[in-house]
Amino acid sequence: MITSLTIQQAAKACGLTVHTLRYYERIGLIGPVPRQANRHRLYHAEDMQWLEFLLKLRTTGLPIAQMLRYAELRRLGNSIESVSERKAMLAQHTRTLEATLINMQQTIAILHGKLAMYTEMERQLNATTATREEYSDDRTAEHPTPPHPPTRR
Amino acid sequence: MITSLTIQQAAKACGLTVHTLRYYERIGLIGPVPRQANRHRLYHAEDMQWLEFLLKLRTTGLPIAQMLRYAELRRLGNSIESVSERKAMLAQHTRTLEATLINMQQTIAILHGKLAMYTEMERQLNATTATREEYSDDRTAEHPTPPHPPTRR
DNA sequence: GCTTGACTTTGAGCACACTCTAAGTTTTAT
DNA sequence: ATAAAACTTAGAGTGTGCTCAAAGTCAAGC
Repeated sequence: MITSLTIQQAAKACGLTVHTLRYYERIGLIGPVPRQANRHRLYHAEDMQWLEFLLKLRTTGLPIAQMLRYAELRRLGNSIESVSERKAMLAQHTRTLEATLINMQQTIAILHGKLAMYTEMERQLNATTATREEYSDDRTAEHPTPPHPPTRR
Repeated sequence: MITSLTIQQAAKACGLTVHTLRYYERIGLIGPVPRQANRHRLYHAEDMQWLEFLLKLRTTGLPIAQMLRYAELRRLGNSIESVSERKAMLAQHTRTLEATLINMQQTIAILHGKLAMYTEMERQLNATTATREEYSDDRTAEHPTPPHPPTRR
Protein backbone atom coordinates (compact mmCIF):
# COMPACT_ATOMS: atom_id res chain seq x y z
CA MET A 1 0.00 0.00 0.00
CA ILE A 2 1.35 3.42 -0.98
CA THR A 3 1.60 5.49 2.16
CA SER A 4 2.36 8.92 0.77
CA LEU A 5 1.89 10.78 -2.51
CA THR A 6 3.59 13.57 -4.41
CA ILE A 7 1.40 16.50 -5.32
CA GLN A 8 0.88 15.10 -8.80
CA GLN A 9 -0.14 11.73 -7.48
CA ALA A 10 -2.41 13.34 -4.93
CA ALA A 11 -4.02 15.49 -7.62
CA LYS A 12 -4.65 12.48 -9.78
CA ALA A 13 -5.99 10.51 -6.84
CA CYS A 14 -8.61 13.07 -5.91
CA GLY A 15 -9.35 14.51 -9.34
CA LEU A 16 -8.01 18.00 -8.74
CA THR A 17 -5.13 19.79 -10.40
CA VAL A 18 -1.88 20.48 -8.59
CA HIS A 19 -2.81 24.16 -8.87
CA THR A 20 -6.02 23.60 -6.98
CA LEU A 21 -4.30 21.53 -4.32
CA ARG A 22 -1.83 24.33 -3.66
CA TYR A 23 -4.65 26.86 -3.77
CA TYR A 24 -6.60 24.93 -1.14
CA GLU A 25 -3.53 24.83 1.06
CA ARG A 26 -2.84 28.54 0.52
CA ILE A 27 -6.32 29.58 1.60
CA GLY A 28 -6.23 27.20 4.55
CA LEU A 29 -8.70 24.53 3.48
CA ILE A 30 -6.01 21.99 4.11
CA GLY A 31 -3.37 22.68 6.72
CA PRO A 32 0.33 22.85 5.82
CA VAL A 33 1.13 19.62 4.02
CA PRO A 34 4.27 17.92 5.37
CA ARG A 35 7.33 18.33 3.17
CA GLN A 36 10.20 16.14 2.14
CA ALA A 37 13.76 17.31 2.69
CA ASN A 38 13.62 19.03 -0.73
CA ARG A 39 10.55 21.04 0.33
CA HIS A 40 8.27 19.02 -1.93
CA ARG A 41 4.88 18.25 -0.46
CA LEU A 42 4.07 14.71 0.59
CA TYR A 43 0.42 13.86 0.99
CA HIS A 44 -0.47 11.15 3.47
CA ALA A 45 -3.57 9.05 3.94
CA GLU A 46 -5.05 11.42 6.50
CA ASP A 47 -4.56 14.41 4.20
CA MET A 48 -6.26 12.52 1.40
CA GLN A 49 -9.19 11.51 3.62
CA TRP A 50 -9.76 15.08 4.71
CA LEU A 51 -9.45 16.23 1.12
CA GLU A 52 -11.98 13.72 -0.06
CA PHE A 53 -14.44 14.79 2.58
CA LEU A 54 -13.91 18.41 1.55
CA LEU A 55 -14.61 17.42 -2.03
CA LYS A 56 -17.89 15.84 -1.00
CA LEU A 57 -18.84 19.13 0.61
CA ARG A 58 -17.69 21.06 -2.44
CA THR A 59 -19.49 18.93 -4.99
CA THR A 60 -22.67 19.28 -2.98
CA GLY A 61 -22.35 23.03 -3.18
CA LEU A 62 -20.94 24.13 0.16
CA PRO A 63 -19.16 27.44 -0.42
CA ILE A 64 -15.45 27.63 0.25
CA ALA A 65 -15.99 30.23 2.96
CA GLN A 66 -17.98 27.68 4.94
CA MET A 67 -15.52 24.91 4.30
CA LEU A 68 -12.86 27.28 5.63
CA ARG A 69 -14.81 27.79 8.82
CA TYR A 70 -15.24 24.06 9.19
CA ALA A 71 -11.53 23.51 8.60
CA GLU A 72 -10.67 26.16 11.17
CA LEU A 73 -12.91 24.52 13.75
CA ARG A 74 -11.32 21.17 13.04
CA ARG A 75 -7.87 22.65 13.62
CA LEU A 76 -9.05 23.98 16.96
CA GLY A 77 -9.51 20.42 18.14
CA ASN A 78 -12.39 18.59 19.74
CA SER A 79 -13.56 21.13 22.26
CA ILE A 80 -17.27 21.21 22.96
CA GLU A 81 -17.53 24.49 21.06
CA SER A 82 -15.71 23.21 18.01
CA VAL A 83 -17.60 19.95 17.87
CA SER A 84 -21.01 21.49 18.30
CA GLU A 85 -20.40 24.20 15.72
CA ARG A 86 -19.12 21.69 13.22
CA LYS A 87 -22.14 19.53 13.94
CA ALA A 88 -24.44 22.51 13.40
CA MET A 89 -22.76 23.32 10.10
CA LEU A 90 -23.07 19.79 8.79
CA ALA A 91 -26.66 19.58 10.03
CA GLN A 92 -27.51 22.75 8.14
CA HIS A 93 -25.80 21.54 5.00
CA THR A 94 -27.59 18.21 5.28
CA ARG A 95 -30.97 19.95 5.48
CA THR A 96 -30.08 22.04 2.42
CA LEU A 97 -29.01 18.92 0.57
CA GLU A 98 -32.17 17.05 1.45
CA ALA A 99 -34.24 19.92 0.10
CA THR A 100 -32.10 20.09 -3.02
CA LEU A 101 -32.54 16.37 -3.46
CA ILE A 102 -36.32 16.62 -3.44
CA ASN A 103 -36.23 19.54 -5.81
CA MET A 104 -33.93 17.62 -8.11
CA GLN A 105 -36.22 14.61 -8.09
CA GLN A 106 -39.10 16.84 -9.15
CA THR A 107 -37.04 18.33 -11.95
CA ILE A 108 -36.00 14.88 -13.11
CA ALA A 109 -39.67 13.89 -13.23
CA ILE A 110 -40.47 16.96 -15.30
CA LEU A 111 -37.58 16.20 -17.61
CA HIS A 112 -38.82 12.67 -18.12
CA GLY A 113 -42.17 14.16 -19.05
CA LYS A 114 -40.54 16.49 -21.56
CA LEU A 115 -38.53 13.62 -23.00
CA ALA A 116 -41.70 11.59 -23.51
CA MET A 117 -43.23 14.61 -25.18
CA TYR A 118 -40.29 14.99 -27.54
CA THR A 119 -40.45 11.30 -28.38
CA GLU A 120 -44.10 11.74 -29.30
CA MET A 121 -43.33 14.84 -31.34
CA GLU A 122 -40.66 12.96 -33.23
CA ARG A 123 -43.15 10.21 -33.96
CA GLN A 124 -45.65 12.71 -35.31
CA LEU A 125 -43.02 14.55 -37.32
CA ASN A 126 -41.96 11.31 -38.96
CA ALA A 127 -45.58 10.46 -39.70
CA THR A 128 -46.00 13.91 -41.22
CA THR A 129 -43.01 13.51 -43.48
CA ALA A 130 -44.38 10.20 -44.66
CA THR A 131 -48.04 11.17 -45.11
CA ARG A 132 -48.06 14.95 -45.56
CA GLU A 133 -50.17 15.49 -42.46
CA GLU A 134 -49.98 18.91 -40.89
CA TYR A 135 -49.12 19.59 -37.27
CA SER A 136 -49.35 22.57 -35.00
CA ASP A 137 -46.33 24.83 -34.66
CA ASP A 138 -45.94 24.20 -30.99
CA ARG A 139 -43.29 26.72 -30.10
CA THR A 140 -43.74 26.29 -26.39
CA ALA A 141 -43.51 22.54 -26.67
CA GLU A 142 -45.75 22.43 -23.66
CA HIS A 143 -48.82 20.85 -25.23
CA PRO A 144 -47.87 18.07 -27.58
CA THR A 145 -50.65 16.66 -29.70
CA PRO A 146 -51.54 13.35 -28.06
CA PRO A 147 -50.92 10.16 -29.97
CA HIS A 148 -53.76 9.33 -32.35
CA PRO A 149 -54.76 6.26 -34.36
CA PRO A 150 -53.19 6.12 -37.83
CA THR A 151 -55.14 8.00 -40.49
CA ARG A 152 -57.49 5.59 -42.34
CA ARG A 153 -57.10 5.94 -46.12
CA MET B 1 -56.52 35.76 -12.95
CA ILE B 2 -53.72 38.19 -13.74
CA THR B 3 -52.82 37.75 -17.37
CA SER B 4 -49.69 39.86 -17.65
CA LEU B 5 -47.00 41.19 -15.33
CA THR B 6 -44.66 44.15 -15.18
CA ILE B 7 -40.99 43.35 -14.88
CA GLN B 8 -41.11 43.86 -11.13
CA GLN B 9 -44.05 41.55 -10.74
CA ALA B 10 -42.45 39.00 -13.00
CA ALA B 11 -39.22 39.20 -11.01
CA LYS B 12 -41.07 38.67 -7.77
CA ALA B 13 -43.08 35.82 -9.25
CA CYS B 14 -40.06 33.84 -10.34
CA GLY B 15 -37.60 34.89 -7.67
CA LEU B 16 -35.16 36.75 -9.88
CA THR B 17 -34.23 40.42 -9.88
CA VAL B 18 -35.35 42.77 -12.64
CA HIS B 19 -31.68 43.03 -13.55
CA THR B 20 -31.43 39.33 -14.13
CA LEU B 21 -34.65 39.27 -16.15
CA ARG B 22 -33.28 41.94 -18.48
CA TYR B 23 -29.94 40.17 -18.57
CA TYR B 24 -31.59 36.93 -19.64
CA GLU B 25 -33.43 38.76 -22.39
CA ARG B 26 -30.28 40.56 -23.51
CA ILE B 27 -28.31 37.35 -23.91
CA GLY B 28 -31.24 35.65 -25.63
CA LEU B 29 -32.35 33.17 -22.99
CA ILE B 30 -35.82 34.62 -23.31
CA GLY B 31 -36.92 36.13 -26.61
CA PRO B 32 -37.91 39.80 -26.87
CA VAL B 33 -40.61 40.34 -24.27
CA PRO B 34 -43.66 42.17 -25.67
CA ARG B 35 -43.86 45.83 -24.72
CA GLN B 36 -46.61 48.19 -23.73
CA ALA B 37 -47.07 51.47 -25.62
CA ASN B 38 -44.57 53.07 -23.21
CA ARG B 39 -41.91 50.48 -24.08
CA HIS B 40 -42.23 48.80 -20.70
CA ARG B 41 -42.06 45.02 -20.79
CA LEU B 42 -45.18 42.98 -20.17
CA TYR B 43 -44.64 39.37 -19.20
CA HIS B 44 -47.37 36.91 -20.13
CA ALA B 45 -48.17 33.43 -18.90
CA GLU B 46 -46.18 31.76 -21.66
CA ASP B 47 -43.09 33.88 -20.89
CA MET B 48 -43.40 32.93 -17.25
CA GLN B 49 -43.76 29.24 -18.03
CA TRP B 50 -40.68 29.28 -20.19
CA LEU B 51 -38.82 31.23 -17.53
CA GLU B 52 -39.77 28.77 -14.85
CA PHE B 53 -38.58 25.89 -16.93
CA LEU B 54 -35.30 27.69 -17.54
CA LEU B 55 -34.95 28.19 -13.81
CA LYS B 56 -35.39 24.47 -13.22
CA LEU B 57 -32.53 23.88 -15.62
CA ARG B 58 -30.47 26.58 -13.98
CA THR B 59 -31.00 25.40 -10.42
CA THR B 60 -30.00 21.92 -11.47
CA GLY B 61 -26.75 23.27 -12.81
CA LEU B 62 -27.20 23.51 -16.57
CA PRO B 63 -24.76 26.20 -17.78
CA ILE B 64 -26.18 29.27 -19.47
CA ALA B 65 -24.39 28.43 -22.71
CA GLN B 66 -26.42 25.24 -22.94
CA MET B 67 -29.66 26.93 -21.99
CA LEU B 68 -28.93 29.39 -24.79
CA ARG B 69 -28.56 26.57 -27.28
CA TYR B 70 -31.81 25.06 -26.07
CA ALA B 71 -33.56 28.43 -26.36
CA GLU B 72 -32.22 28.88 -29.86
CA LEU B 73 -33.50 25.47 -30.93
CA ARG B 74 -36.89 26.28 -29.46
CA ARG B 75 -37.04 29.49 -31.47
CA LEU B 76 -36.27 27.52 -34.61
CA GLY B 77 -39.58 25.71 -34.21
CA ASN B 78 -40.51 22.07 -34.11
CA SER B 79 -38.48 20.72 -36.99
CA ILE B 80 -37.19 17.20 -36.63
CA GLU B 81 -33.69 18.58 -36.11
CA SER B 82 -34.72 21.03 -33.43
CA VAL B 83 -36.86 18.55 -31.55
CA SER B 84 -34.31 15.79 -31.58
CA GLU B 85 -31.46 18.03 -30.51
CA ARG B 86 -33.52 19.46 -27.67
CA LYS B 87 -34.46 15.94 -26.67
CA ALA B 88 -30.81 14.90 -26.72
CA MET B 89 -29.87 17.88 -24.57
CA LEU B 90 -32.52 17.17 -21.97
CA ALA B 91 -31.69 13.46 -22.01
CA GLN B 92 -28.06 14.28 -21.32
CA HIS B 93 -28.94 16.67 -18.54
CA THR B 94 -31.28 14.09 -17.05
CA ARG B 95 -28.52 11.50 -16.97
CA THR B 96 -26.19 14.00 -15.30
CA LEU B 97 -28.87 14.81 -12.77
CA GLU B 98 -29.58 11.20 -11.98
CA ALA B 99 -25.90 10.62 -11.33
CA THR B 100 -25.73 13.76 -9.19
CA LEU B 101 -28.74 12.55 -7.27
CA ILE B 102 -27.10 9.25 -6.40
CA ASN B 103 -23.91 10.99 -5.42
CA MET B 104 -25.87 13.42 -3.27
CA GLN B 105 -27.68 10.57 -1.52
CA GLN B 106 -24.34 9.01 -0.68
CA THR B 107 -23.04 12.29 0.68
CA ILE B 108 -26.18 12.74 2.76
CA ALA B 109 -25.64 9.28 4.21
CA ILE B 110 -22.05 10.15 5.07
CA LEU B 111 -23.20 13.40 6.65
CA HIS B 112 -25.72 11.56 8.79
CA GLY B 113 -22.87 9.34 9.90
CA LYS B 114 -20.74 12.35 10.81
CA LEU B 115 -23.65 13.92 12.66
CA ALA B 116 -24.11 10.76 14.72
CA MET B 117 -20.40 10.83 15.44
CA TYR B 118 -20.55 14.44 16.62
CA THR B 119 -23.51 13.63 18.81
CA GLU B 120 -21.50 10.87 20.41
CA MET B 121 -18.49 13.14 20.80
CA GLU B 122 -20.63 15.72 22.52
CA ARG B 123 -21.92 13.05 24.88
CA GLN B 124 -18.39 12.00 25.74
CA LEU B 125 -17.22 15.59 26.14
CA ASN B 126 -20.04 16.29 28.55
CA ALA B 127 -19.21 13.13 30.47
CA THR B 128 -15.59 14.24 30.54
CA THR B 129 -16.45 17.65 31.92
CA ALA B 130 -18.49 16.01 34.61
CA THR B 131 -16.13 13.20 35.54
CA ARG B 132 -12.65 14.40 34.42
CA GLU B 133 -12.17 11.47 32.10
CA GLU B 134 -9.66 11.94 29.34
CA TYR B 135 -10.39 11.50 25.65
CA SER B 136 -8.28 11.20 22.57
CA ASP B 137 -7.50 14.34 20.61
CA ASP B 138 -9.24 13.13 17.51
CA ARG B 139 -8.31 15.81 15.01
CA THR B 140 -9.54 13.91 12.03
CA ALA B 141 -12.87 13.23 13.66
CA GLU B 142 -12.93 10.05 11.61
CA HIS B 143 -12.71 7.53 14.42
CA PRO B 144 -14.89 8.53 17.33
CA THR B 145 -14.51 6.51 20.45
CA PRO B 146 -17.54 4.21 20.53
CA PRO B 147 -20.06 4.65 23.30
CA HIS B 148 -19.07 2.78 26.44
CA PRO B 149 -20.83 1.84 29.65
CA PRO B 150 -20.64 4.48 32.37
CA THR B 151 -17.55 4.28 34.55
CA ARG B 152 -18.32 2.31 37.68
CA ARG B 153 -17.13 4.21 40.81
C1' DG C 1 28.94 20.53 -15.48
C1' DC C 2 24.62 20.63 -17.97
C1' DT C 3 20.08 19.41 -19.09
C1' DT C 4 15.66 17.66 -17.78
C1' DG C 5 11.78 17.30 -15.02
C1' DA C 6 9.28 17.81 -10.95
C1' DC C 7 8.68 20.65 -7.80
C1' DT C 8 8.51 25.62 -5.30
C1' DT C 9 6.48 30.65 -4.62
C1' DT C 10 3.87 34.96 -5.56
C1' DG C 11 0.77 37.13 -7.99
C1' DA C 12 -1.89 37.93 -12.06
C1' DG C 13 -5.68 36.41 -15.12
C1' DC C 14 -9.96 34.19 -16.32
C1' DA C 15 -14.89 32.27 -16.81
C1' DC C 16 -19.21 32.45 -15.15
C1' DA C 17 -23.35 34.51 -13.72
C1' DC C 18 -24.93 37.95 -12.31
C1' DT C 19 -25.38 42.91 -10.23
C1' DC C 20 -25.18 47.56 -10.32
C1' DT C 21 -24.60 52.42 -12.13
C1' DA C 22 -25.68 56.32 -14.84
C1' DA C 23 -28.33 58.74 -17.68
C1' DG C 24 -32.60 59.08 -19.87
C1' DT C 25 -37.90 58.41 -20.76
C1' DT C 26 -42.67 58.07 -19.54
C1' DT C 27 -46.81 58.11 -16.68
C1' DT C 28 -49.26 59.64 -12.61
C1' DA C 29 -50.22 62.64 -8.82
C1' DT C 30 -50.04 67.28 -6.80
C1' DA D 1 -45.36 72.85 -14.13
C1' DT D 2 -43.17 69.81 -11.29
C1' DA D 3 -41.98 65.95 -8.72
C1' DA D 4 -41.98 61.00 -7.92
C1' DA D 5 -42.14 56.33 -9.39
C1' DA D 6 -41.41 52.89 -12.61
C1' DC D 7 -39.47 51.87 -16.26
C1' DT D 8 -35.62 52.06 -20.26
C1' DT D 9 -30.55 51.35 -22.21
C1' DA D 10 -25.51 50.44 -22.48
C1' DG D 11 -21.88 49.33 -20.16
C1' DA D 12 -19.03 48.78 -16.06
C1' DG D 13 -18.17 46.22 -11.77
C1' DT D 14 -18.32 42.17 -8.53
C1' DG D 15 -17.76 37.56 -6.19
C1' DT D 16 -16.49 32.89 -6.56
C1' DG D 17 -13.43 29.45 -7.63
C1' DC D 18 -10.20 28.30 -9.83
C1' DT D 19 -6.17 28.49 -13.43
C1' DC D 20 -2.07 29.96 -15.19
C1' DA D 21 2.49 32.43 -15.68
C1' DA D 22 7.06 33.66 -14.30
C1' DA D 23 11.00 32.91 -12.00
C1' DG D 24 13.44 30.02 -9.10
C1' DT D 25 15.16 25.49 -6.53
C1' DC D 26 16.59 20.88 -6.41
C1' DA D 27 17.93 15.97 -7.61
C1' DA D 28 18.98 12.60 -11.15
C1' DG D 29 21.04 11.11 -15.36
C1' DC D 30 24.25 11.86 -19.32
